Amino acid sequence: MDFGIIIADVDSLRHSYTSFALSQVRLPTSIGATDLDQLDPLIGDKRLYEHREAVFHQGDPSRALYIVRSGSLKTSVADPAGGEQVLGFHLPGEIVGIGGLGKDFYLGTAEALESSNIWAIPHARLQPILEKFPILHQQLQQMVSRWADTNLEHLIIMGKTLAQVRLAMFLRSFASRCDRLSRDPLNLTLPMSRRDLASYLGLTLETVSREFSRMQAKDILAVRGKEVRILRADRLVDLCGDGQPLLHRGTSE
Amino acid sequence: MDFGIIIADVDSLRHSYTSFALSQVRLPTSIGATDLDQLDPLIGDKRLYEHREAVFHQGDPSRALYIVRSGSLKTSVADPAGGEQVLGFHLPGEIVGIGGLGKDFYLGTAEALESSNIWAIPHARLQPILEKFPILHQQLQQMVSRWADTNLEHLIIMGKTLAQVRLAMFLRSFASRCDRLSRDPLNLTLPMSRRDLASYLGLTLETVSREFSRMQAKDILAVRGKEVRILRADRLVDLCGDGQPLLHRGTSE
DNA sequence: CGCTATATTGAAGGCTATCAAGTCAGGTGG
DNA sequence: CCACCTGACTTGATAGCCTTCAATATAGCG
Repeated sequence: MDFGIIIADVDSLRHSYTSFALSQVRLPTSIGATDLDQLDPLIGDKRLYEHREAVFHQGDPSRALYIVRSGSLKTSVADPAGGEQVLGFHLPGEIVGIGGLGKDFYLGTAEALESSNIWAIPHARLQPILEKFPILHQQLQQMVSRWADTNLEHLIIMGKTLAQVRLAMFLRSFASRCDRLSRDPLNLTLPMSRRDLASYLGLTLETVSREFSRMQAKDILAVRGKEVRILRADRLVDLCGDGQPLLHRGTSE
Repeated sequence: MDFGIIIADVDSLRHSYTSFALSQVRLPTSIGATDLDQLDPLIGDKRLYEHREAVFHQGDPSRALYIVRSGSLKTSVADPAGGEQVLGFHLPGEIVGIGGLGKDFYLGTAEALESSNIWAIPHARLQPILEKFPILHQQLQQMVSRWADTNLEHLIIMGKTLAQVRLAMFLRSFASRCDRLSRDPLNLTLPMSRRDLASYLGLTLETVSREFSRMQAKDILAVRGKEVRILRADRLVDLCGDGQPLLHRGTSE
């Protein structure tokens, strides 16, 4: 363990949020493509993780952050009784392991949902590079900030009592993240199992499956396994019950 | 907005966690009494907030952290539809406003649950002081880290399907925090309303009330309004369903 | 081609939300 | 000081939703 988060003057940090609160809960803890080039000297290992292979385990010494380059990950925590709580799903460009930043050990496990290229940023390498390139402070700043946003959104979803609302909010969020990746936000390929999604939403897998079917019966979705097409984005958004749109284009930045 | 979080080498940061994960999810984003003395030059305003008075509002420019010196706060986020999600309750020694650190605006609202003395740490003042006293980096480090722990625990509570389990986990957590404050962990005075607690737990206030009554009927608790006595800590812990004890004394540090 | 894991669908029961009534405590004004 | 009022809490009844258990279907894979 070789570093810690400190506070420093970065006046240039007035970053991009022009709106506030929920409207800026844009999920992915992600960095842009151009930023990735700058990060190149930071990269440690680059390697392919297979389906179900762990990038790090709960309790491992926390030595690096990880960037998803392709594929997807899930993060989760386990309790001694054998229960598992899924904390999030992570798409290309997003960063995992931030929760281990201020700690000696990872609080949870990160595991590949499919064949995924993952780059490691060892903590030891991060620190000297940040001193050379202060602009990266802002990147890290935003990483932490967006990670907090992600967790906040998860909490808000879990606070909803109806299963339908929770699933709708998840799909809206996932579509928004796909849009950021320049994927079609209306033709989703969910990388996670129903079980993982159910855990994330605080429901049982049967309920998740049923809610998919109900939304399909209402012609809001077309569901075939992990392929989900959003037919009526307007009604999906209505189900969420807050005033948030599916896509955030032009709302800030 | 005058500062941001950056990463720097603080090798001495190997701090105290010897166990991992859930066993170290010790809630309060808090600092010790001795640390408070060191923070003295950081303090901006010190003043008394009355019941229901907001320390900061969702959307306000984020200019300071706040330390609870006496009394208690709740933090929450509101959505445009009028819904409110309570994010946490904050006891003396704990710090709120961390979520605004990397942002220009507060993501949520912090409001006093009773007459509370609150100290402000303006961001502008934090930065130069941190440069002078590197030891404080560690404090801030731990603040962010514990704030993350708190959110994680909240998520785990929300992931439970039975109302009884959620309430039991909350009470266990609250008792543990009281113990840290050298309060009797078995004689709790809950500062929040049933409505706020229900929102925090993702339930309705009626359900919370009923679960209190059920636990009282089972002689696990003695409940009289906001005064809650834990009669059978063993059975309360059993209800939680994970292997975590009520108190964490001696598990680390 | 079967095996296994995953997903869907069904039926039943339990749990929670909702609506409603009643209780209680605190605060205000008479 | 008391009556009233208001908000918070408790308790009850009902309906609806979700979980659970179970069976079936489907897909991936050797």
